[in-house]
Amino acid sequence: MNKESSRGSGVHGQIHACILSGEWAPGEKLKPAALAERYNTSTTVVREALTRLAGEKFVVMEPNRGFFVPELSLSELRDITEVRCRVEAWALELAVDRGDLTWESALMAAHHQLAKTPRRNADDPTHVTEAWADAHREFHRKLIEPCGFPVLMDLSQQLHDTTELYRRWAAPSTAAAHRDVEAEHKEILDAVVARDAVLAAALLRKHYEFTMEVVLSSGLIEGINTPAQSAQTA
Amino acid sequence: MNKESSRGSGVHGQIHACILSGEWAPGEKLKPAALAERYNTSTTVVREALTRLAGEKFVVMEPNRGFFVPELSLSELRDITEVRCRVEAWALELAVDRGDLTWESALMAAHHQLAKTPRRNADDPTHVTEAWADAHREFHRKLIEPCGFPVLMDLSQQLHDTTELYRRWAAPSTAAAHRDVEAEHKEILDAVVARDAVLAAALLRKHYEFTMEVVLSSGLIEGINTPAQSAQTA
DNA sequence: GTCTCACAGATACTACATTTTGGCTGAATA
DNA sequence: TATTCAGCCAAAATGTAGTATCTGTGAGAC
Repeated sequence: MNKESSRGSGVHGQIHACILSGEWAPGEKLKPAALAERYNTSTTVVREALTRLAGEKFVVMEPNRGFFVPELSLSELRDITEVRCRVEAWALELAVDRGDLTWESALMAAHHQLAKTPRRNADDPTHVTEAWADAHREFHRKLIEPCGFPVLMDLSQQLHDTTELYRRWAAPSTAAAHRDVEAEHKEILDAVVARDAVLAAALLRKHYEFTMEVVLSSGLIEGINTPAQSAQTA
Repeated sequence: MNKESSRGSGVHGQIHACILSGEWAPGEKLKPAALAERYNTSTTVVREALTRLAGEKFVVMEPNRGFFVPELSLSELRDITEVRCRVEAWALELAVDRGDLTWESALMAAHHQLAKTPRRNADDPTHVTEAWADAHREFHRKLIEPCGFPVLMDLSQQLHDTTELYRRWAAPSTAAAHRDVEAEHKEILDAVVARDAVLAAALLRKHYEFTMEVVLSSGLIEGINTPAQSAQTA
């Protein structure tokens, strides 16, 4: 939608999107030469984009070794989910307290957009569509928007992106089949419109924890991260 | 202490340290050419370091305009302080619950180090010493270390660094004169050793809010940020 | 079987070319 | 005469190409 102002920024955004969409597997090496050719640019602008992503903790940089898609780990997913629940519960309380009617309307619009966007594609039923992921991101962003803390919003977005990686790489599981995500979003929306912050926060937690359970039960993470390599980043 | 593994990483660390130590004023332009000469390297390396710092939200990047030391703003300081209080209160509860005797001992050591490090220098009484700032950082890091959430630790460090900028640029005020920072640290330490998480969190909040008050009452921020420029970053 | 060393491939860095920005000049207009 | 605006120019940011340095691997010697 919005044209990037410089080539470097453009590449940064594209690599970000490609990692989210599962273009490369966790742990995979991001080769500047290959990316430069792909985006019709030189290795330096790719390096710059990767370096910035490394600062955002969205790719891993190992000096003199290169850049890598982050590894997935059970414990990190648990940590992030818990932090998300806590942080967004607070943000949601503030939002419910401070948000006006305009926000309420915009939130309902965002929910409608999400509800009416096809979640899965016939071509690739194992992954959700780009459009749904975008709408999902936007709904959750809108949910806490009037909290009034830009810092909280940034953090929330960052955690959303990180967990998105896990969602992408979780294989469809039995738990996922028995889930009604749309109903969960609807419940949260209703609680917010009813201005019941406590209920909304509880439902949001349930929503996030359910997502985590689905990812964990898919068993894919163990397949990617061998249990042997428990090396800690000191 | 630890030698950086590549030139780029080294420059990254040095620029970070220089901004923290108040080398350049908030809003000031960071010129790659000047920095390249200073660190005996080329502009590309500097650009990469600045790009990474931009990803870490520690410098501001404006496409086609360059890099800048972040502006200081009252509202941001208030936001960050509130988020710090909330986040670290939680982390501290976890730490008090999970931390063992080894941690308790290490924390006491970190406090002793902090208490015995000269806070101000005779040469420059308006600013605290590098050594004290480092010890201060380490004490607060150690305080919440056993919380078990690397994500929380990272966030805490990032918020610490951002507020450090404000502390650096706050002129000495009457409020600062009447303050006994060492006593505040000692109280927090005592509460932690007594395993009183609620009291410790309350004292930590008081500690952070006092710092904010001192910065606000110094009046320097208004001097740097003219009230006229209330442009929002959309 | 282990160690050493050299070679291939990739990363980090430098120097240079291109593009953009922002201010300056000066003429046209009110 | 003051103001505005188009066009030009220097400075700075972005992007390219090529060199230097590092890492990991594999062959060969002990």
